[in-house]
Amino acid sequence: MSAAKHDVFQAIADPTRREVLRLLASNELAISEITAHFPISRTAIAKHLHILSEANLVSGKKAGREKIYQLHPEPLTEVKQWLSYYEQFWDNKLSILKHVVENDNEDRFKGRKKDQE
Amino acid sequence: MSAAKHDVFQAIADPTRREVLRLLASNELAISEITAHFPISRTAIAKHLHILSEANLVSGKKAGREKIYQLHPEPLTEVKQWLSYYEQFWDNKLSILKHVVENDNEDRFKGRKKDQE
DNA sequence: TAAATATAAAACCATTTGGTTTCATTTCAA
DNA sequence: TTGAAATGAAACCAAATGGTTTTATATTTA
Repeated sequence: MSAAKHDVFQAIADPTRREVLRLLASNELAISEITAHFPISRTAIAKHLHILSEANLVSGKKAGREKIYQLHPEPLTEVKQWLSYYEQFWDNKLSILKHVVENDNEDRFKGRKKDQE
Repeated sequence: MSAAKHDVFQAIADPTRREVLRLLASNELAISEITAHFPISRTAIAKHLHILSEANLVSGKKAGREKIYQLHPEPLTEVKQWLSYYEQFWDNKLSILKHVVENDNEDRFKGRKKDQE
């Protein structure tokens, strides 16, 4: 499974691809149906779908002459996890505590110390 | 201010840039100090910092002959918000409830004509 | 069966990306 | 004060990106 050529961070970097994901969140759709929502060619959309598919964010099944694409949001958890590290910085209320408890309070208080051994 | 040329999704798409952010999460660092952690040139790192800076994820202040870069994680909230839409799909336990409460229960039930459960 | 629909695949293209090397400038330190 | 350190800036490069157009193939449908 899991084609690794395109990772999820790269897949969601493009705004068109993010819109495609949003469309598929409501409904599975054929390539042409997706294309109808954008000002670019069907071929371009097909390429975006291919990239999303390599990141395992969508999959396509053939149905007659159509190819129906479906959302698979699971790989987004990787982004969520990555992001969770930074939550300590913006939710100062409880996340600092959480961070301190989970890790060590050390790196919250050391300034810039020149060398990072 | 806020240069909009590079958005945050694009900024975090590159793994080197994600590592740079992680380094800066512990400490502010000069360009050379950052470079020491990577196999690529100082110039390449400087370009990555420029892109991160355009996304307002870092800022640099001159200190003598050094330029010290600092993390500004706030723009990551945009990613978090984008992602929150998809939480309804993976955490079915409480996120559906959360989604319903925060937004309206409307969009839970509107679109999905065909599939999905 | 013939025309229309839906997609696939390939060739092509301009721009962006992620690097490099080289040279200039500023600042620190011996 | 002279050299090393840190950065900036520019020129260059190969590969990837995000598009296009063209051609071919399979599937409906009139």
